[in-house]
Amino acid sequence: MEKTDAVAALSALAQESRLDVFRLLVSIGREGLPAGQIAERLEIAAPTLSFHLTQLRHAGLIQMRRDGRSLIYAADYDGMTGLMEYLTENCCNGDPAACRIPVCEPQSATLVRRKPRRTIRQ
Amino acid sequence: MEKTDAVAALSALAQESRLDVFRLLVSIGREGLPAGQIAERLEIAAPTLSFHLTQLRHAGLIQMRRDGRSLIYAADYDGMTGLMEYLTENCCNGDPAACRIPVCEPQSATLVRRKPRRTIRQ
DNA sequence: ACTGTATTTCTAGAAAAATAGAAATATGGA
DNA sequence: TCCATATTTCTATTTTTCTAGAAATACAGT
Repeated sequence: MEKTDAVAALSALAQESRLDVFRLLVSIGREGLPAGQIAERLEIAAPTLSFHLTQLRHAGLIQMRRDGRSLIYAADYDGMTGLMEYLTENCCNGDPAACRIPVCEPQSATLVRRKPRRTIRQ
Repeated sequence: MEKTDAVAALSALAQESRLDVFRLLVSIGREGLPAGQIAERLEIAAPTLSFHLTQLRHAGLIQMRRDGRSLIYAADYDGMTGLMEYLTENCCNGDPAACRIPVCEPQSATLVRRKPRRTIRQ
């Protein structure tokens, strides 16, 4: 991930309505929700929501697909992951134990070390 | 973490200079760096850097301590973790396998499920 | 083709944030 | 105490972002 992409993603999330939208979609999963339902649930005016959805989409944090008259929005988990990785890159000079960051653990996921795989580096 | 705290943290990171500062400090580790060295390395005017450091500090992403005439800044890994957790809360209706997010992998750390003997499929 | 619904784009005014110069504050050393 | 260094606070200007009304577009059903 490039720096400008990370700034775009963070800017997109750094706004109350958009953070609400993103977290709603993250919790919903890949099936997503039509714009109208998002607007209704979060009580955001349609043009305002559309503006925010565009920001999130351009930032690579949500995806859009059409279903009839509705546009369905869903979280982009890959984009989310890319952002997390960018923020924690070279964490503690490469010692993950020093800054262990557990994420996405509703029950039992945890950050652990795995056998090093060969990385293409330059 | 409250929503306003998350927005504050994301706003703090959603700016090129501050993102540079934060990632520099994340890579440096807990010993941190004096403001002057950060300014020098990233080529940011002192008042501007001071403004940005204050933002990051109020957002709970970095910590400050004094050492003689210098003010030393270091990443706040707990604050960082809190933000990650907030963003991934209730991820995919509690199914981490659906949105596995690897973080903090300078070489080889990855997010995995700890006891995946019983996989909850749906 | 016409109608209604879903959503976006256009627009402009209001609010918030970034920048850097000048001045102020805090510390350590002579 | 006086000076130099490190950093911050004050200030004003410029730039960016948020918001929602009005108009436009896309689609499905009749």
